[in-house]
Amino acid sequence: MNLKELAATLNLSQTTVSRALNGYPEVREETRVRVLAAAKAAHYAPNSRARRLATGRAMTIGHVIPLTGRAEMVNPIFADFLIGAGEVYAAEGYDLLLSMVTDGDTDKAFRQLAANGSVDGVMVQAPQDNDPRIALLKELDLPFLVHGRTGDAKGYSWLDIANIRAFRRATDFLLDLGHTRIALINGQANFDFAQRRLRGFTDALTARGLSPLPHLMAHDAMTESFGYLSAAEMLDGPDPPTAFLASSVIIAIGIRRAVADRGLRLGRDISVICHDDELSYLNNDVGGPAFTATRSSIRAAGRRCAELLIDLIRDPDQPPKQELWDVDLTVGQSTGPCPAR
Amino acid sequence: MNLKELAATLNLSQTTVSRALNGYPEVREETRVRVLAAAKAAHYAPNSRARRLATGRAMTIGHVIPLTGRAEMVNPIFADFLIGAGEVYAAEGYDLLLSMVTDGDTDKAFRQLAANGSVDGVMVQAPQDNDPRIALLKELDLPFLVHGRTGDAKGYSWLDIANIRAFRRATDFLLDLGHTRIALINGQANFDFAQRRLRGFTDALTARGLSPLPHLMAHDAMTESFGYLSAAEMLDGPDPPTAFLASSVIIAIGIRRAVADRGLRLGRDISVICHDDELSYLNNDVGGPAFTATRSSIRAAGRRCAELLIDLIRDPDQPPKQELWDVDLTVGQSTGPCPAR
DNA sequence: CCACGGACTCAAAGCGCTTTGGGTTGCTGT
DNA sequence: ACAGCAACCCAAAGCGCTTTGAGTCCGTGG
Repeated sequence: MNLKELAATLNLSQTTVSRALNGYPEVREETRVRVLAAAKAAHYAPNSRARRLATGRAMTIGHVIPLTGRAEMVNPIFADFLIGAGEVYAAEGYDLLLSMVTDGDTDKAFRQLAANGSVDGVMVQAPQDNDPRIALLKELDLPFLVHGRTGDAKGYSWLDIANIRAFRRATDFLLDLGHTRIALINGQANFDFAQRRLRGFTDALTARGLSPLPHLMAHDAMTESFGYLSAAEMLDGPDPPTAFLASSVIIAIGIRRAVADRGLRLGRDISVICHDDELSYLNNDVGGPAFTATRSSIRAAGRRCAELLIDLIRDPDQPPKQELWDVDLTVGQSTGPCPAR
Repeated sequence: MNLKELAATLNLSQTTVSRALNGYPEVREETRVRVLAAAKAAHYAPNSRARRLATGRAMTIGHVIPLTGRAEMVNPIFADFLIGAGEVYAAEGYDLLLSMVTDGDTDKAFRQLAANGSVDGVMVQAPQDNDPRIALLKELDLPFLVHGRTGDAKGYSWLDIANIRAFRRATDFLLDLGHTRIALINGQANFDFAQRRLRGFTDALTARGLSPLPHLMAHDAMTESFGYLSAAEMLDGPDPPTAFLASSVIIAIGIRRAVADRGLRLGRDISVICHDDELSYLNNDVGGPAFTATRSSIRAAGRRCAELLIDLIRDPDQPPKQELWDVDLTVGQSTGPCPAR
């Protein structure tokens, strides 16, 4: 059933039927009701391919996921973000086009999306320092929104959390408990968020006349095994830490395993603070928060990013939108005073 | 730059240019080379909206994710599957349309997708018993592939793992170690995979003259906290288990936390076997597998499902394809003989 | 020398919508 | 009674591709 047939059964022109369906004013209310009823009865739905061609809008937003063999490993985070964004897209009538590309083809993928007009805008996640995607998307003149930020953070729209402040606070919290040998188990070093978190960590230490210990810092994709291995190595090495700062709950889970393996007790022998993205299947709140954590819902971020992007698509000529979210520190059971030696 | 303009600059007709670009035989090699060069120079890419309208194919595959407030919680699993499938889609030139729908609107979403022709086929994940989606998709005549299966498993295409066999083997393994009070912490009861796993568990017990203990069974969304809470309750209750069987690594992580909280040692005081989907950020193999586990890569399943679905789309009239994957049991450090009392 | 088939190429007809640029009606005010 | 104006409705022109059906040209066999 297409528009032509529907119009024929109604003895109306395609124009009128189209207008009735799309809520244009120049059609009598009575006619509109009749059209809507007929459309419903016939299970008519406008062909989206034709509609897109005619309107020139794709009504689709692209997410490009590079398959680096490492970065997609943070997929629980990527997934929660995606779900948040997807909720909003659905509500606003946008489709979500997910494109997996092997690393290095990211450029090509964006160029392709822009050239063949299959999306109206794209979401950029996890920017690295001076991420080339930003310059490229500006050049392609494709609306985009960055979750995170990089470089001078000017001239484009983004939403980010206050990573420096969050990690500074978390570090201060540990310092106040008397810890001085604090380990930082962070995300991959080239990601902007990891750099900011490192900075917050360092700032806090420096302010107390301490400096970060190189053997107590690690950077890598935020998997459980990375957390486990780094913690194990640090705990077994010389000058072991009494506290850990982790960039993700997943890392913290690995740390917890290493701690338990050694017969140590979390919150008593070893303290851990992590950043908690509030992943739905890793709820940190059951029976009181397990981990002391800086927290910020990645899903809520996804929702807000989607809103901002859609707004940008609807009115591309507005100045860049930028939003910085503050982060809570929730005290859980994984931290305690530095044990006396 | 569109086809018309490109044709004009080449002094050729649109037909010829289109044919040259799409590899049809009726164009001279010399001409084809000339066209390809010009297209490249002009950064020409055919408008996908127009192409889709003209060909009648969407070159898009749909994944519909119901937002039940619970089911999407298994999103780490969903995400790995998605990435696997997405790799194949990309390689085969298909787009991936991700549609989040609030629960109860799943029907509407599928009908919509079918009616407006925005996808050529859909992937169905995590079927429940007699899942209504299957009947609906048959009715809509939309090619689909089910990851998992349900009902009589006839008349449609699916790929599944041998859940019954896997869980029977895992249970036998624990029984052989002398465990008799074995707890099962499973996924939501209405999912087919959970039912099969329960059956494998029960079968193994029954074969040895035992029967499952109601207070040692739990069903729910497979989150860390669910694992933690159920294990905690069972361990603190009367007749505590000496071993756990968990439907997911994520659950097992929760169990491990409960075990550690009580000062017990995994593999010595308490044994745990879980099903491991080989999630990339929860690698179970670092330093020898942490958990004894039945394992099967969900990402590989995603890849294979995508292949099957694309094949089905290309030739919709073939008989249903069905594939059953066997599952390995890897022995790790989380199991040991039942401690004497 | 002519008919014929293969090798190329083209104009034009869709694909199913939206949107432009008019027409008709039927009232109103003068 | 007539211009003027809403209020409706329509035919037709795109949107940018693919594909059909129809040439044109050239070399070959009869």
